Amino acid sequence: MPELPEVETVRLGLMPRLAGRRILRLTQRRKDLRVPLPARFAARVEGRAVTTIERRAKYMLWRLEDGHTLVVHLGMSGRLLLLNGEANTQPFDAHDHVVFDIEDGWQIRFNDARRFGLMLLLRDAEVPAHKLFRPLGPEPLDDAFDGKALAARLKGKRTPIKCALLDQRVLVGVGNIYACEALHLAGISPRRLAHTVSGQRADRLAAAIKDVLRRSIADGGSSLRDHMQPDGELGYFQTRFAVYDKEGQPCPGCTCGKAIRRITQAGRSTFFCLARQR
DNA sequence: CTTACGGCCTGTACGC
DNA sequence: TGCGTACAGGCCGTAA
Repeated sequence: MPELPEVETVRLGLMPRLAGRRILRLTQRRKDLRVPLPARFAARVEGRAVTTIERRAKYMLWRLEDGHTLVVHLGMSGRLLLLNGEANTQPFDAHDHVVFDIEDGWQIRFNDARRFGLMLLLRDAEVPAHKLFRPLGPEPLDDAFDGKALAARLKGKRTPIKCALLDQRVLVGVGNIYACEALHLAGISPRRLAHTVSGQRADRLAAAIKDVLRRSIADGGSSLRDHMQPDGELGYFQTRFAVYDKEGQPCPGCTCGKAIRRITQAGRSTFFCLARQR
């Protein structure tokens, strides 16, 4: 489920409850996670304070005071529920796999029906060189990421631009939704070969990627408090998408009057406007 | 080297 | 109502 903006929103929602506080107890409620938890996971985490939470790509990095990093990835269906201890009469869900009891009575539940998410415990210094992190491309919201940087990453790539945007070695954080949205905003066909996106086209696309991600983070931030109140769920908010999941609806901001089309690329749905995107 | 595809899991929506 | 099918916002390993 979560792409960069959702992960960022979860990170921002967790920070006030977690930064500077200790994880008192960690409970694994389900043993057969697709990616098993590290050995002695609970013992290595319990009693440690979280100094801060950072983000790299779609990974959260919970920095612990003892020089270790708890890496959290939400996969497709992962979510973190933030509950107050006193209001915590909520029964556990079958997919509440890992439970963190935090100092001050807060509880975080890692719920992940499809179990595509994962948790790792690494020494801080090991993170960049880890096999999951080493291949990752640039952060799209960094100042250094611009049209030139994007074009350089796309050079020589024979895949459709849509598929290239999903490749975390090209750039990180963009998933199926924001790939569709950014291409629509930039007026670029998802079928165009990646290496032909250069010059001004690459400038437009890089700007569009930043724009859709930033707007979505802003939406998430503004709805954070609403989502924490009722059920503690973090990071799920309504953003209005221009094309994603809008098959058959008229293309917004375009006078073509044509309906949004849906095609399949590399097994994933792509939504776009034939008239606007070339 | 690059690109294409199957597989991992479960839940939900929809057509018959 | 029940059943089958398609699909879901991610990513890895392997094959070609």
